[in-house]
Amino acid sequence: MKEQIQQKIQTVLDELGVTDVPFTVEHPADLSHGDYASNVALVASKQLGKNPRELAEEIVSKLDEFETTIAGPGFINVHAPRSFFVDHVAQSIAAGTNWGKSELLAGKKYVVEYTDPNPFKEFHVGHLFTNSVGESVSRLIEFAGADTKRLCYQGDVGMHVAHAVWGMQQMGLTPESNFTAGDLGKAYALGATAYKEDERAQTAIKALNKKIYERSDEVVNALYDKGREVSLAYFETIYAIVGTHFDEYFFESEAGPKGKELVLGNPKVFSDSDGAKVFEGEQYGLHTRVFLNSEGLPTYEAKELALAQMKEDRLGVYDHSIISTSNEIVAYFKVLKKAMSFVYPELEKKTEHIGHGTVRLTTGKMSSRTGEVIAAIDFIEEITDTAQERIASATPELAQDRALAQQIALGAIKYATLKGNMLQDMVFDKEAALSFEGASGPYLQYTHARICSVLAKAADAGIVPSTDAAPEEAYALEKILYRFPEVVEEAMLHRAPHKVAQYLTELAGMFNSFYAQEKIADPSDPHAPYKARVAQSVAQTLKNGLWLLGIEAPERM
RNA sequence: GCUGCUAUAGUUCAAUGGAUAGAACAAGAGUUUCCUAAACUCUAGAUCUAGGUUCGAUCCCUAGUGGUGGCACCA
Repeated sequence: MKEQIQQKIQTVLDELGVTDVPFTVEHPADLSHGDYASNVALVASKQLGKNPRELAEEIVSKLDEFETTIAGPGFINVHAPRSFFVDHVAQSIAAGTNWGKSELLAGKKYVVEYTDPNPFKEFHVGHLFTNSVGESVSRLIEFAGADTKRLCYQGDVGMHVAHAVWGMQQMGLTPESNFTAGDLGKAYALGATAYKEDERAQTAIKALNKKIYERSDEVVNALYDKGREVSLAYFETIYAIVGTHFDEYFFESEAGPKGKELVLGNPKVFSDSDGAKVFEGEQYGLHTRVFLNSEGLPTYEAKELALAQMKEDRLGVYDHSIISTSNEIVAYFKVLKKAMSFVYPELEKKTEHIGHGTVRLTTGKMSSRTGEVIAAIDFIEEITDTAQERIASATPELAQDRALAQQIALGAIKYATLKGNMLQDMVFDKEAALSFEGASGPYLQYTHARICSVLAKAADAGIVPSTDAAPEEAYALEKILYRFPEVVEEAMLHRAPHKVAQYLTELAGMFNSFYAQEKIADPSDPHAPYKARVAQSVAQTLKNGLWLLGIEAPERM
């Protein structure tokens, strides 16, 4: 319909003899203004020397196949015919789980790297945030038809690991002691603090870092290997809970040697400075970064440089690579991309870095160095407890369903992290996450469950959902329902999951108003089959949309 | 000091340069003999400052202010 309007307007403009008019056809903000609106009269009025409203009249007189009105300063509003909405309701049901899918990226291979927790450090709520964003972006891309590979890159060597291993030694941990991921977090905090405050510890930790990298000390190796194993197993339990499945894992320990090789193999790109190998970014308006330190060890920069090639070696040639991280790293990534453009330009062109905001607590920024972090697992458990209490009071027969409580808890957490533009920092307000009311994940889940329930009632009453016998006037709900595929496309193109979250919230709100006004499961109502059909369509839209956010859509709650 | 991002209601967030700046929470007032009240209805409440571009600016440009991140051997 949008294309038809655009074409017709273009034809009219051609007749009027005006060219290069950058007019738009889009949905007006207010539903009462119609379904599509164009600013063509406003944009073209100057060129034609006419009053915008008069010009709008002239254009409208030639758009006779559409129902139009002129409003405001000269907007042309187009009202879609009744059949348009009925058709879309039918389409959404026919498409089912494919409703909203597109072929925009069909045949393309995308690799998406995200989460990237560091072994030996705590997996905290910040990782939960970055995981939610990466997972949702992955799903948006997958929904657009791309062959999508999820990757996780983990820092299993480097100074942070040396901090932790040193701390493990101080705590008397051995490969045989039954330590947990929580102990490792403490060990890291211990080492990191000592490194800052104690010169002798600093020297020891630096030496340890080299030993770990070179694997030259068997006692250290055994302790390190055990710690790494405990840490990675712990991460897996979290991925299982949040619903992420990675296709490939990459480690800094493998990227290190390859990175060093790349740096040494490109002497024109990297220069010597105080015994280190650096990339001088100043000539490109950036800054200098160290790729190999003065001890010849590769830094994160060199490792990340190698990683691009490693991804292709292991997963085959890809069309596009997305790396989603916190925006603390954007300046550094610009330097890296510039260096990449000399080392392997073709890979650089298809690499995209997405920086999102950082999580802060209401008390300030988290720091794993001081141990002031909220472990993701503790946080999920706490919200799950609250969700379970809520279920017990609302739906007592489901009170023992811990899995359901966890789905709701994760819905609350993920919605809270994805509801806004991800460029902004996010204040993690536990109170808000604990509240399942208003615009929230559970609100969307509740609306879905409510529809499932009413549809079951309708079925019992012998109502067979159908798009026949639609009432003459479209429900307000229908005027928003058909836009789902557009929203999904928009969200994918802009890497903006929040557009889906915002849309679903609006849709759920409209459904709940509809539900309050209209009885759906009423066998005496001739429109009941159509209402049930619309409700089904809303449920499908919520389900598909929630999937894009990584949120489950339970049928009862 | 240089630089990136950012600034919308008391709070957390929306708004491809468009129409009366939308929600939610919190505040106040209502709704359950009726399909799940995790819901619905109503009231009150906001674009950091100063210029500029434009028919039209929360959005683009310039300067300032606040917040936050980066700026060599951490990641």
